[in-house]
Amino acid sequence: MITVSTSKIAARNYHHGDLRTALIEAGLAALKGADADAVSLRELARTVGVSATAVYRHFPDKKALLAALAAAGIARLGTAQRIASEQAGGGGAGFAATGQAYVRFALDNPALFRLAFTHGDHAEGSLIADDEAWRLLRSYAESFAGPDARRLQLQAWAVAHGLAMLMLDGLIPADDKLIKSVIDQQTLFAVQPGNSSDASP
Amino acid sequence: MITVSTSKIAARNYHHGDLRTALIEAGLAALKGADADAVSLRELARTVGVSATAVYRHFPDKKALLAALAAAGIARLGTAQRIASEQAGGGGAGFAATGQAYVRFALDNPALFRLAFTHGDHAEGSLIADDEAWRLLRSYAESFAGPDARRLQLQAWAVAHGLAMLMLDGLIPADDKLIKSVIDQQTLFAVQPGNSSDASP
DNA sequence: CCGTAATGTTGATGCCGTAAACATAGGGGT
DNA sequence: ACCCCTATGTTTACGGCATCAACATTACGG
Repeated sequence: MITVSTSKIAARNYHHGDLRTALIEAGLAALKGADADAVSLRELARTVGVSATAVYRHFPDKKALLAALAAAGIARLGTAQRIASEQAGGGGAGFAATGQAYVRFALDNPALFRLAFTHGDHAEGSLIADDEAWRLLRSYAESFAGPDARRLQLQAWAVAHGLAMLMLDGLIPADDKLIKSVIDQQTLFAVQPGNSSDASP
Repeated sequence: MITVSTSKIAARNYHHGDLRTALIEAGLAALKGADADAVSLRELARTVGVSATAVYRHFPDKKALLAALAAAGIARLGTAQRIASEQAGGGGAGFAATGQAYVRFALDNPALFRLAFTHGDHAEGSLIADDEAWRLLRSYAESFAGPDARRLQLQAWAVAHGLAMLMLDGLIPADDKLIKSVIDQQTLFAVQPGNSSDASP
């Protein structure tokens, strides 16, 4: 039963050791079973074994804690996408695979996914723009449709994000076959605005 | 300044006249300036001029009130889409127009749009499936890509929904040109799975 | 014309986020 | 080696919230 993970062990008395990390971990755990707004600071403090207001030594307010959780979510999503891309071997298959991984991540981590995106603060960049997944998306888009890269990029993101949201909200059945069917390089990204001669040779 | 809209006028004393409707209207008004979870029953009751617990004579709990607001939102969205479709004259242009109207509605009514979809209860059908917009989407999809209608339908919905969400969350600039570029029949729905010979004749 | 059901009110409970004042302890400067 | 400073936690308190229970008022159907 090792509780503290930093240098000094125990310190079970007054000071916790690494409350900040513990709170984030507790938060991520809580998000597995409840929506973000159903997670309360007091509850988190309780599970960590600390008084309610101790949280404020590490986060100015609840929003800040949630932002930290959101950042962790974005990072995890990026990792999942990179792995999917590598397993698919890059190229068109890799492109589709990252999209599918995006949706699967959302279905596997509903509350975290929602929080990561709904949390609003990010003004086109803070969390996402320098993110792993974003770089992946952009490079794929550029390698396929040179001049129309930005459009393709946005379309791809929108399809994946929309499908994820609609499945999370129960408006489209969360079926893996459906994910593959909707996010499919063959049928989705035909890219025929006039420059590229044909679709798939 | 007509306040009561049912049969009996006034009745300003004990009974309100049509509290249910008044609460929904107040709710919709509140959603213009705040997110759904920032709207409190007590606040609504206050603006309507009634005690906090009076709400419970018309809605079993807060969730139920929010569900009513969500339903109103879905209805408004459907109307906006039908109008857009008619103005565009149907066909491929109409299809794209409904998608664009979807995104614009989201941007014009952020909290309402979010509430309408995030509110979860709808199990593939309750709110949406028999909705105006849904029928429109399906008929368009069928008229374009016969056998692949369902896929096209889901893709179209996902692109529009995803774009709306990403713009609402500030991850993509809420630019009308971008909407038109991303939701565009020419570039998006190439529909080339083998059966339909060419795109637009 | 009256009683019953629909509608609204008051009061209370237990959550929540957060502010203020106080307690403890760990580590750096002398 | 000591001592004070600061980082970290605690207790207490406030106002707001959703919701329950008991009570008040009114509309309307027999």
